Amino acid sequence: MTETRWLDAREAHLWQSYRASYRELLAALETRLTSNSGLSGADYALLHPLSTSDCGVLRTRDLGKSVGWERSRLSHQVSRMEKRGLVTREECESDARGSMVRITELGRKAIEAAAPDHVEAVRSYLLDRLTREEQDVLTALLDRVLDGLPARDLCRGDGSIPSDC
Amino acid sequence: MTETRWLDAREAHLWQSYRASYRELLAALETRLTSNSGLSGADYALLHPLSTSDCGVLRTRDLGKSVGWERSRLSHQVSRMEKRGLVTREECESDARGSMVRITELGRKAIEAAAPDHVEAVRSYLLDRLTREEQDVLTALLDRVLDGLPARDLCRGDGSIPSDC
DNA sequence: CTCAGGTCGGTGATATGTCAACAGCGCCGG
DNA sequence: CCGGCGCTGTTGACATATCACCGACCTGAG
Repeated sequence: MTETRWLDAREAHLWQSYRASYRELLAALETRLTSNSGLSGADYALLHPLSTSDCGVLRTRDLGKSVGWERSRLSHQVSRMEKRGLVTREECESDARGSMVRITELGRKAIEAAAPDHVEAVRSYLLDRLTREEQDVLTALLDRVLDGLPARDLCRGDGSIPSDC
Repeated sequence: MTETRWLDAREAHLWQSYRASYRELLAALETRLTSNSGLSGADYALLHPLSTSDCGVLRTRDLGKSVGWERSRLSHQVSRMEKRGLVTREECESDARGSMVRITELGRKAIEAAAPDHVEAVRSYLLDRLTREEQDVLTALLDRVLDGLPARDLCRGDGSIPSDC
């Protein structure tokens, strides 16, 4: 047991900025998305991979992987969206344990209406604030942090389906 | 109205990494903190500024500024912590509208027990993954993003009280 | 075959966050 | 002095997230 090495001002600043920038960015995006389209960030997060998949259908497990959520959270969210007519559930033919989630016409219209402004918001709040080189640096640093984290129960996104925008 | 400029693979990667790294980092820290000390991240976030303030007391408004939370969330969280004996509420002498939050002995012991490992976790998951120069680059980039975001209702932390560690 | 152990998805209870509304108080112009 | 307006904090209803658990199913060893 050695003495604890507390964070100095420089280190605390990084930690503080990391959390504040994420919190504020997400809050700004969520506010804008909801007021423009009536979709929550969670709605959008699920509708996006669905809308870009082959027939607008994904197995629940794969949908979960693409957004990095726990299964129960995903199930609850799908139930709420089902109630609002954005998606429907179907049985999985190849594996009777599984279930499929299909985007409805209403859901497709909703995300197609919401997407342009949402992408524009991500650009103006994040991408446009950085040069191309800075974007690449930031990506590399964040990926390095991500790689060092312990894996959780759920499956981390495998990158096969970009999970937003 | 021009054509929407969708995100290309490089841009989507940044956006994806930004959210995934934050989500996974916070999840890892929260799990470790809770299993080691029984404190949630929210508990810790409030106990820290309290424990480092003059007499273990802060006005609710200032506590809110230091963590960047909305007033109602703060009030609910304080109520829960009060119920568990981590803090107490007091009246504010200088302004009868206000209220003060004071850390109890139990609360102080709890955060003092939790802090060393939590700081170590932040180091091993975030700081130690980057060189000193990379840390400074990351801080600068995140701060630039933060500065470009629209201000919200609540007060953004003014930096006078580092909000964690 | 058959059973053990893992996977998959869903459920209800609980914890937490958000929203709208309110009450009490300070500040300041008239 | 007082009346409007903004600030402060709380509350209850609601939305969302998490947790423990279950039931159904798949898979493979024996």
